[in-house]
Amino acid sequence: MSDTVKEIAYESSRYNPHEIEPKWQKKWDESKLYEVDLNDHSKPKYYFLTMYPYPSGDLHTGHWYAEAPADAAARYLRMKGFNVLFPMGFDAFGLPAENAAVKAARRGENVHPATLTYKQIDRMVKQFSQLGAMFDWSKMVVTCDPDYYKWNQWFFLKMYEKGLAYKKQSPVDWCPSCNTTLAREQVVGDDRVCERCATPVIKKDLSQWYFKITDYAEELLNFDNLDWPTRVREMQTNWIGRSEGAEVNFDTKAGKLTVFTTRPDTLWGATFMVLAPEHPYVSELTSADKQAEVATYIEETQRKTEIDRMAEGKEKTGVFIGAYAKNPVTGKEIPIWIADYVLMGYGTGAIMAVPYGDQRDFEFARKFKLDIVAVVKPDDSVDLGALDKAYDGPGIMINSGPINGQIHNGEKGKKSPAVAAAIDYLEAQGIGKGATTYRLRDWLISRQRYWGTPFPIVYCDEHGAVAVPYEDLPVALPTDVEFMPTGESPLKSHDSFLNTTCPICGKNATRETDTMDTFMDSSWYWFRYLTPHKTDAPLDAELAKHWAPVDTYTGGIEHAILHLMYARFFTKVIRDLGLIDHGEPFKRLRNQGIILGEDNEKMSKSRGNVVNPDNLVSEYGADTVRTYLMFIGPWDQGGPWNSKGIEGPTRFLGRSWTLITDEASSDTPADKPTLKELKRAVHSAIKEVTDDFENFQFNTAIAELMTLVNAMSKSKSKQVVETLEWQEGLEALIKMLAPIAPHISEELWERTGHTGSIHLESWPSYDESALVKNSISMAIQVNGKVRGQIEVSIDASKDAILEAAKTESNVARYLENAQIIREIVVPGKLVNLVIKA
RNA sequence: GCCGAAGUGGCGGAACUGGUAGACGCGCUCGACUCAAACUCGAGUGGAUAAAACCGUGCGGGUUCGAGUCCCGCCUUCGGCACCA
Repeated sequence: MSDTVKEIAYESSRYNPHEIEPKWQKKWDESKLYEVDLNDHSKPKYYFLTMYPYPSGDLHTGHWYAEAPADAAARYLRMKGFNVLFPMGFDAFGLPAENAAVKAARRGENVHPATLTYKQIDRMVKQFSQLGAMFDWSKMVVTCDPDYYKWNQWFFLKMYEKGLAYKKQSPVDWCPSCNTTLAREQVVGDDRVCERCATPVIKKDLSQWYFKITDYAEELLNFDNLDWPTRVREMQTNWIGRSEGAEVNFDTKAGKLTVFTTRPDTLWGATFMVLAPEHPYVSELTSADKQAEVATYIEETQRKTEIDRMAEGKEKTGVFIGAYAKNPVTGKEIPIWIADYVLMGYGTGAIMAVPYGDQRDFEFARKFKLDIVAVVKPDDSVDLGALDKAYDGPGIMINSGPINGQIHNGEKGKKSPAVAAAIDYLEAQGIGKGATTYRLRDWLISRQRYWGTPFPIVYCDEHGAVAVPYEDLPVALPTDVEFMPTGESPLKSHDSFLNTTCPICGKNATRETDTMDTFMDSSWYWFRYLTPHKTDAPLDAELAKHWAPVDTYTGGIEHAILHLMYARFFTKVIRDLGLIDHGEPFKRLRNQGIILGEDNEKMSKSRGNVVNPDNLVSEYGADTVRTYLMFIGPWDQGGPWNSKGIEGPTRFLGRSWTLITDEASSDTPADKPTLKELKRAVHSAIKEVTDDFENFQFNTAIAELMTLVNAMSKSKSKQVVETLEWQEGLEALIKMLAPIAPHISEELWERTGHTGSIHLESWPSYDESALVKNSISMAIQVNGKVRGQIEVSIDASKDAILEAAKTESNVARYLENAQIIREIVVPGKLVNLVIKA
């Protein structure tokens, strides 16, 4: 704060956002106000990242809801003294642009996805400028640019060399509408639909490229030192699905058959085995007389989709394959069955069935009349002979040879003494070992589409899949392609792309025509913002060391598993390639909710409930729209748009404007108590607003600023505005408004006689001593109910407070003919008198 | 079924480590300005009541001088996972 009162040239003009917003956007642009010098180490760095959008060509209210508060938070940090990097770019590969091209092809027109995408990017950059955000566009990243996707290919080759990228044939999820395979993560919901178009997926047996994310399963479960919402951590943890247990080997005539179990302690109760119908041992083990029956069952299973299986409920089906395995601890021969409730993709695709302890095995045993042996005794009151369902609770091991008498305490893995004892026994006997499995599958990255990163792989008759040499990168996506009305990738019919030579032998070879999942692009893009045009490496090690990891990352919850898990995986891979020395990309994560239409439904053209931000800006101005979006409620909750609700922030900015630009009319003297109260209000607001910004509570920050404006309006007079206290209040108010409403605050800053941008000012700090009130109001309770209020000085003694409390007229009524048995004084808050009548 | 989050006025939502429930805003009511309306400004606004007593944070208990907040048992909504061995 300056120590002289500035002359304000009052002029009675109304707040007109349409005049001031374009004016300041232009000035900021010209002065490169938001361009960040990445090599400026004079201030601590802060990397504030918000998820880059797909260039749909139209900035909608959801983008505003995501970006405006993120911008405010980044601006706040800049005023707090950080060198803040707040970049923006475009997730430019993907289906919408390609589908538009295919659609055009059906009409006989030629619309190239690249042309369309870049046009839409131009339009969105312009729309973004309306928002008044401090994006540093000099660092923009566009993922469909060969400069960018070249490095996707580079990373792919590095991973291929390390065995982290591999190709395998297996049943995969296929979206018939998007005409491509999907990663497991992109198949969602009970009805297994495509994440982007909600079409039910089908299974196809295809040879596809994968990233070995499962190698990092254990590390991905570790969220130590990450300030992430529990919800997201929970979702990823569920998805990875860690199970601790043991692998046990059973002897069969086809050789050793390994099963995974979380309950090795119940091995003595394993009375049969079940294999997945696809298990490789099935053909070998099936006896001659069972061949036909087994073949039929396998065929039925294959024909059934997952939805069919679900629709049939959980009624167990299966067939005995005419073979036996030896239970390694009891020595008994137990029958081997196949059933579709055992999945080939999990564990070893084979289970030991313990009908006593597992509900599925129990149902199977009941249906097919198989033995049930009790192995855990819960307590004396349970009749083991009269089971109607499996028992998986705690108890004492029985009928279990060497582990008889061990306690199963109901905990998972080795936390249960019985499980630990069983694993020890298996390992000592050499028949099994402790093991952990994960539900997580490897990331399928092949897509049968055009508009994505080509794989740097060629197929040679002699050498198989061969990596394209690094010096030949990028493998450019050809632009002279014809889109098939069928939706099939044009790469398949593009001769000069398809036909090439083998890098090893020089003979004719063909290129891989699939392209990479676009989640590849977003798995490392934040590094590229640091050096978007670097030609010799994907990232700059020096800059990455200084700027990464990202300090705060914001975006929608819909990426909780997909993008955020892939990005974590990729960061660990890049670390293991030796390019960086950290393994987590985003230190702090905050998710915004979804902004809904006024009818509380998702905004969609078909519902007709879309709120268009361009219209809002032309009606209210960007600052008001920003303020309202932040004021609407907690950011992570989202909620419905309310066209009446925006009136609140509209009036608030209008009142702030008049408070500062209108000459005072009242004549109240600027006496000491008034000024002290004014100062208290200002400093209290600074404290609260600061805390709220730290905690991403934009709604309450704005409420505090409204309170401050109301308080200042009340105390405003010709005399008061002449004081330093008033000026300090005005400056603090404008500064605190700056991150939220950057245009009006810049204008008010100028009009109050300041030079230079408010956005280069530092955040106000508060004085603890200014927060102290002279006197405080205390509630007087009698038996916990408020019966009166007293006003006492801040330093009043406990006795004085009690004296005042008891003589308060309404309180005194209650005290008549009553005995006070307890007196509780909470300083600054209340007095509670406990009486007995 | 397992795991997680949340239930507060007519509405969006506040409430720090248990301490005056409903900040701030919308809406509504009354008033001023205006020929009138809009804007703006001022006053009021949880319910019930003439007023006090009283009733109020999903429901039922409990702990405490005092519970939206802590404990036990439920209900509802939302999200994730699920024939995962």
